[in-house]
Amino acid sequence: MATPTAVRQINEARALARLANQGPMSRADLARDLGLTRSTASSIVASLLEAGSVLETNEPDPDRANKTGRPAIFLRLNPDHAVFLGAELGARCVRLCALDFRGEMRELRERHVEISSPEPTVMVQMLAEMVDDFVASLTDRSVVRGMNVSVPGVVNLAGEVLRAPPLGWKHVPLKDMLSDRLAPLPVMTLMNDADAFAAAALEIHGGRSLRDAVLMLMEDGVGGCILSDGQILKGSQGFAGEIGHMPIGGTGFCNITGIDGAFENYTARRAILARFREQGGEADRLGDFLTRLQNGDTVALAVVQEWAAYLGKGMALLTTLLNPTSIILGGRVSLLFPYGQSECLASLQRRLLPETTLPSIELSKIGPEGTAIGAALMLHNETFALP
Amino acid sequence: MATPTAVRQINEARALARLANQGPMSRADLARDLGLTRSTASSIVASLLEAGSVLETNEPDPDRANKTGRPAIFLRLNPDHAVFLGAELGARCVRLCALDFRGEMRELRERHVEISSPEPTVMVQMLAEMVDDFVASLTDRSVVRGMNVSVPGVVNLAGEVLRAPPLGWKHVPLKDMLSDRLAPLPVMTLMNDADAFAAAALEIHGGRSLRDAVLMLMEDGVGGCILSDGQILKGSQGFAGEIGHMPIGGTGFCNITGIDGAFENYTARRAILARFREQGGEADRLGDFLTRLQNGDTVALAVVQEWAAYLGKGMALLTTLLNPTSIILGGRVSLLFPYGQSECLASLQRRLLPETTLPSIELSKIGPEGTAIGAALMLHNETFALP
DNA sequence: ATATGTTTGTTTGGCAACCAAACAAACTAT
DNA sequence: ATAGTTTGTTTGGTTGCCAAACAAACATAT
Repeated sequence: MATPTAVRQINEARALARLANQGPMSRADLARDLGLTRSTASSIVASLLEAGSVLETNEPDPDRANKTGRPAIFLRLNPDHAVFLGAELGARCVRLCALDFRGEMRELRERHVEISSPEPTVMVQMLAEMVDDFVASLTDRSVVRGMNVSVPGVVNLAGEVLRAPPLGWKHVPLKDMLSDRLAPLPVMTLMNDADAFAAAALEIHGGRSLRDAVLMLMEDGVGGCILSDGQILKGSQGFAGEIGHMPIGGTGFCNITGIDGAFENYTARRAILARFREQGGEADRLGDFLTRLQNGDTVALAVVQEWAAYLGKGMALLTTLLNPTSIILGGRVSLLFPYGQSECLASLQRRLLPETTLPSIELSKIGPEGTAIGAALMLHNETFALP
Repeated sequence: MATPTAVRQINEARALARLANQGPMSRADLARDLGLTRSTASSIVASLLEAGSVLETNEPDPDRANKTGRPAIFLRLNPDHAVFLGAELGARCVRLCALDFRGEMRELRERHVEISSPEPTVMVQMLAEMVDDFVASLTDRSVVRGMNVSVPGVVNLAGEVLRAPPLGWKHVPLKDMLSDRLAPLPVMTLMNDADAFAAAALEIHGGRSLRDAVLMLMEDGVGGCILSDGQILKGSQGFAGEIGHMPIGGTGFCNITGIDGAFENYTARRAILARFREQGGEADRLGDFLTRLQNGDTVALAVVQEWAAYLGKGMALLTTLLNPTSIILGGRVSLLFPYGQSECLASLQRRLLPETTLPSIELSKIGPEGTAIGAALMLHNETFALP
């Protein structure tokens, strides 16, 4: 609602956000940054100190050369004030990540999945045991704020996995299953793995200043996440951003999802390998293909050129519709990009109006653990957003 | 900032928005709706009455059957408190629309453009004269809040027309030109015609409850507007939503923008007519083509089927990326839709995952004047949005 | 006709949050 | 030592909201 106490809530949130983004600072700094008086800032800081979310430091001002006046008392976030969990349920392994109140990683655990197409109940049990173990290691388990969970597939807003081909799942009410098993620990959001990965990648590639971007997570399939004005595009049911399923014409090099000519049927791992074999090449895994590339295999190079051309076509579609500042490539298949960069850019550019400035195309600097980290980061970022 | 007076600002805005959306109501109604006490509501209403944005009505409660208690004093927006202008600069005519404070249309004026590829200065002068005329007819010209202007082309966030093929314009600093000529009347936003049309169409097709939708404005080219979570997608430079320029493969039936296989090269007016002539048909204008269709011309029917298939392909792309609840078709070419509906839906559906629920496809109920109305509506809606 | 009940709108007193200004504290520079 | 500067606190005043009491304007029952 709109009440005087709401003003205080907002100002406390703004103060916390400043401390999170800009590191330790004094009450007077906060007052200047937030446009409040020092007295008000003091009052707000008093509340935060009492709540335990902020601490006074004894460390002296690092650059207090030529500074007159009374020295400031620096304030910083209390790292132990909260823990945010993020998890990834993948076909090969289950990962659990824990961030502290500052967003620093505290823990990253991983368990391999032995069977293919594991039952949902088995995966829930695996993750739940990892969570139980971690929580048991905490001195105060009440600081755990909750957990976000990602799966490689299509998830609706109600927390149901509609389809997750790598896991062989269809119509699994995963959020409810996890909530029941892990109660009272709240399972906050069930999300697509690409969205989670994007949260981690974006944190590195510009953070909050990056407001319009597209991320592609290229593995067995191609996942996507569209960032528009700083927000992840969800769509009416939560299915937006399924870049891999875009129909871009033709029939594709393989058929992953059942949609003829879907983007991922040209650009995902299986598509590359299928095309390479079709041309007489031999490679069972992406690593094999990469080795051939590095050795200058002409067939492999030709296949990469094709791959890059289709990648550029998809990028042209995204650029036309969304006008992003950057397109960020993640996942193992993105390692092919340096070999096809010029072809990709040419393919992209000839499909755009000359007036359009090209988006910058960047390779994500984060590895496979990014998905679990991103899931946790989204929880962290939410608590520092304005109410 | 976040100050106690900000609370009052927000609550006044909320009260105005309620009165705008739900019509006349009492102070007590407002208090209940906004979650405030009657005393606070009274205080807010007193401010609004003094500002002149709200009036007390003498009209009795329309359905005061079986109602006990003291009768309410109904409040309503003062229609004369403000005027919002919207303009359309088109290749065939210039339109000016004026809305009152309630959003009701007060005036819609139109002047034909005789020359093709008119100079920007000529168009600015035409519009400025129309605005001057209208403002002169007002008893109090200080109520004019400003004007939004739309052009058929690509506009950046700084208010420059980068290209407007129907007008033959490139790199015109139109917003500054208009601001200079019309000062002190503020020219607020320069926008794409599809965005303006979308504002008017959305008002009819669900209003604020429609939060994820795509609008196609199909005329000589195909313009687009993407609504995501209630907001128009702008992109980093304001170029997002250029649906007509999406490269969907192939070479197209004609080449409007210079992009091979762009969506509008299959689906815009010129594409339809070019394809029809290529197949031996004769039609110079869309009206001719429609007549043939109504008479059961088999060539025309076949061409519409092709058109519909490509339309469906574009819709599949949009649905995959954006997951909208509706796709709204506007512009004269959308009149073809009934003849190709089943083909379009089939083309759409076979390119989507079976889990996806199809967006509802609707024909816009608004005519060519929608663009000017929408431009004004966007100004109106902004003033009723929360600060 | 009178009394009772209900709903509206206003008034009064109190609380929370902010600001402005004065003040005390803790330092640097001369 | 003294003056100057910056920090953090205290005090008094304003604004906006709420809770509760009250007055006004009706309908209905007796």
